[in-house]
Amino acid sequence: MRTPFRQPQASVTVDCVVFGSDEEGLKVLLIERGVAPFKGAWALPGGFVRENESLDEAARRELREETGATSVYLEQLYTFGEPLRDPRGRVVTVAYYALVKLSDHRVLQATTDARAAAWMPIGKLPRLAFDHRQIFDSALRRLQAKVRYQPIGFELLPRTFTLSQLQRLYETVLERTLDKRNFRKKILAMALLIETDRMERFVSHRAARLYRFDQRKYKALESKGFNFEL
Amino acid sequence: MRTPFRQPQASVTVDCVVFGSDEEGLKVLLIERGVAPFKGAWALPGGFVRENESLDEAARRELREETGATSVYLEQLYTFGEPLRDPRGRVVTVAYYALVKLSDHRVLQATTDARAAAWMPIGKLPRLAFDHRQIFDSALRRLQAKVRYQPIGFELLPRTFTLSQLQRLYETVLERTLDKRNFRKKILAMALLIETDRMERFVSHRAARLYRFDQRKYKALESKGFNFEL
DNA sequence: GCAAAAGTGTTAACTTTACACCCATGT
DNA sequence: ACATGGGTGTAAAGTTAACACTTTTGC
Repeated sequence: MRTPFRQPQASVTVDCVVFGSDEEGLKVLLIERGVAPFKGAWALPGGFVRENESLDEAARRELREETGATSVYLEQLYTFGEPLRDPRGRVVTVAYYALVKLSDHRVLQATTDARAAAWMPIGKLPRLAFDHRQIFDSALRRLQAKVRYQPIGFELLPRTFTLSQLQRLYETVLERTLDKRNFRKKILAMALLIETDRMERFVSHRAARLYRFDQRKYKALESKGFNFEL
Repeated sequence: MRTPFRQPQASVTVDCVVFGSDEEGLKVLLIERGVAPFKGAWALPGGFVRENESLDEAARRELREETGATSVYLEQLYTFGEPLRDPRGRVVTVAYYALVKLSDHRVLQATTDARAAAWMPIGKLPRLAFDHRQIFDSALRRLQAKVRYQPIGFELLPRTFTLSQLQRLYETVLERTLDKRNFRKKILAMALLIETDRMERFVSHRAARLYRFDQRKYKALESKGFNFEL
């Protein structure tokens, strides 16, 4: 980066808390570090911001490199800058969190380049490098808060999904059970789900209707002041 | 700062959006720049993060230097890092927003050290240096969102205040009118205001009762899952 | 025919909104 | 005595929460 004037300097990194969801619950993508410091420890995917790159661009690039996923929900979370958070020197990290559709199998493929990568259930994470545990905790809190008033849950589901899948996702993220009838009533009342003519298949019980989230309609309503809530 | 390894370097600054409130409405503290770039333009108070200082410490130091205020509400907002946002080189800024009690006159005194400083009504800000307009806009949106579910409005009022003052503050921040009876009912129902035995004075109408916010009680309730809301 | 999850309405409790007049004080 | 803002209650509308049985499918 250009640093043509005398002021203290630091390195700037981005770290991404990448959430995915499958039948087993919420997971986060971790990378096993191949080099010191914290060699062999698990860490959040991330890396240094390059000279001519914005922070968002850096986060998106890291995400693409680590997961192969290109169109994911990505949002800046918080910036961590304790002087001693990295033993190599002063490193300020801008943390992001991302939501990816684990159902897009592309996501997992690219993660096995050289380093080990794994989707870990958020309930039993290993010890993490640097202050990454703290970063993860912030991200989870943010996700739990945001899911209640922004329709970001859909970013974790396949393009079409059943109402029960959607409800289970909310129950997982919010860590509480929801009433089936009330949940359906409320979510359908928003009229933001498009009922497809397709049904679940290969299930050994009554097949559920598949729905799609109506992004266009949401954008339109949102700009008119509509507020998605729970 | 220590930078003992080969990676791109940047300078890191903190910039603070300092809100205050008086009879005229919401104001923000601006500083007139004495040096290039943007010499003579108005800017948010801020400065470089020092070698052994965390981001929060840097923000608090800047705030103290610019306003003299020490115990203010301070929260990290967002980090801005477009490669060209500062013509001097790569400068990543971690933005904070702060709420100060303008009624504590100490606040204004210290602002007149060498540079011009002014509390400007948020409705008619001058053109700002760098990307500070964008930073201000983010801060205002955050304040408007947060004031609805966290009792931060009290940080802008004197220690004791009337219910009408509180209501006016909310009306100013949220940019809409509120019903007097409903507002009082709701805020008193939370039982977070302590009714003092003191009344307003020197007013040419019936004197209003003064209240204090019960910070202790709020902390206690909050940790039990209580949610302050509007 | 049984196990498993899908789908469907009603009622009571609670919350929110709308609304108007008398009271205390200073000039 | 008047102007100014302080202080107070109720009812209707809307929202949330609690709750149980029938349907469809695969095995």
